[in-house]
Amino acid sequence: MSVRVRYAPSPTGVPHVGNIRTALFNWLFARHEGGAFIVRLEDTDRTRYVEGSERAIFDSLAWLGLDYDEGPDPSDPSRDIGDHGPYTQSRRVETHNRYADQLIEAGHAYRCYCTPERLAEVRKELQRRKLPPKYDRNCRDLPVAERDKLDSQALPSVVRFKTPLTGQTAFNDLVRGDIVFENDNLDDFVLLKSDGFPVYHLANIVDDKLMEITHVLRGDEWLSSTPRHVLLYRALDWEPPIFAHLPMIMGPDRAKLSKRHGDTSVLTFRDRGFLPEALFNFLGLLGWSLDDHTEIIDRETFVRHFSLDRVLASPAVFNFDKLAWMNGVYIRELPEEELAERTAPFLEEKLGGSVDRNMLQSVIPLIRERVKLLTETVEMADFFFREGELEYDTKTLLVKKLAGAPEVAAAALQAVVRRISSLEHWQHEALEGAIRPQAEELGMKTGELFGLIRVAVTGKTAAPPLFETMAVLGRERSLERLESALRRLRAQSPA
RNA sequence: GGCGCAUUCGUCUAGUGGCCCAGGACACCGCCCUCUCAAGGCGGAGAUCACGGGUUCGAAUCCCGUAUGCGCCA
Repeated sequence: MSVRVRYAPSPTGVPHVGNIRTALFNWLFARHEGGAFIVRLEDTDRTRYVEGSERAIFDSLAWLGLDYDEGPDPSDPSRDIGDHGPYTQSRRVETHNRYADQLIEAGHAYRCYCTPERLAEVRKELQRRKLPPKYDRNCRDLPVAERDKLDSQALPSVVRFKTPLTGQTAFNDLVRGDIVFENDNLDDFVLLKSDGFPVYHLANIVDDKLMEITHVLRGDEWLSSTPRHVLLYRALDWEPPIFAHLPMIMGPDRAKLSKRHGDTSVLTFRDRGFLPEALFNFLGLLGWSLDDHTEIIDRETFVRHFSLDRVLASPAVFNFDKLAWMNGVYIRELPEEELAERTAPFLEEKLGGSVDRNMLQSVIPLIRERVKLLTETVEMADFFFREGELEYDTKTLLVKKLAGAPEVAAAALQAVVRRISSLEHWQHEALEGAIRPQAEELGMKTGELFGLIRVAVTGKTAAPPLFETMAVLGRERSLERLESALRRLRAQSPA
């Protein structure tokens, strides 16, 4: 039988990286096995619904290139792709109800008429006695007459599962091995809420079964719920799928990654200038490894080698520094045209208006090994795209020994301007050939002179290589900026 | 409170009884390269494999217990 796995997010917000890692592993497993990757929206908890979440889920998956074979159609989520739909759980409520009824008829579930007040009291009492807060099974064995009476009154009720009082529930987890739970520790959990909506446990297993899911790969936080699911499968006479609980991703404080650790949503990583291939690579190595030394792995290699038996059981802390490093690696590996294409939107957003593509193309080779994030190109290269006077503190022109000697700096700059303005070819070799000897003639260190020119031309003390920069910037704008620096220096010089 | 899972450098990890007094990567430090900043190269520091008992000729690797962390149950 061919593998069918699913990613089943709830539309309760924008997916964060921990959550999408689960999608990634499901996708990798499906692609490696030549199986199907299915997306199902688990939206039956109306109280936690966040408007726009579906869009964010589709966008996150698409950005990372996690294409799915079946699921809601992203261009119109009211439609489905695939023949096991609907893939939106709220549209399957009737089905869930049908199975709840079936469980009642088979004696595996019962209606519970306990009021929220009564439940709260029971819980309080148990907690007071330091006992686990479990439902006391008050409605489990109601006398027939009483039950009939309650049934006929159309009172608010929930449907509960009749959990076996004794015995054990065991299952095998591909990541953790055999796991055993005492049934005694489970309570009669709710299957259907009073509003008729199913609870996660019911909806999840019914949908997994009907969608013919073969492997359930999900976060470790679901491990404790798994015995309930196994019990449900058995009650319905179904074979449970194969389970694999993936290690969780934590923040630096070793708590499950969440909003508390800053904005960790996938789309924020995109907006902060991370490359999807870098995030993909990084996430793929959180809880899985190829071997003892390979760090940079492209998606084809991941697909070819991914396997569940190399998935770790212990949780992993999300290491931002390493992700940033990896992003830099991917930026450097990208073809220049591609990098320019991906960088442009960031520059355009910050600078307002469109950037000259030819200029950008020439700038890319100068900055590509200096940035780790696409957003850094703005800080690093904005001066290439700005017209008119640059903004910088005049004091920064006076590097090293020039400090306090604007007249010396002015004289040096003047000499440089004179020398290069007559240059026939405005190219970096020619510029260097003209300026480098100038330092010696002026009795300056090259670093001092170059630093002075750098600030004049770029407005920054740290920038791409000087002569290449000037070459790309062009004769006119370079000289313009040198003149501007000269004016500044003269204004500061003693009369 | 109960139950479950986890525990190798700060972090991600390799390791499935001898190749390991533990290998790689990020971060950190030093040197080289160098017009700044990077990138790159070389080198360094960093893990008594949570702890305590076993099993074994031999354990990071198997077993038991303890501790700690995390998760679930409301």
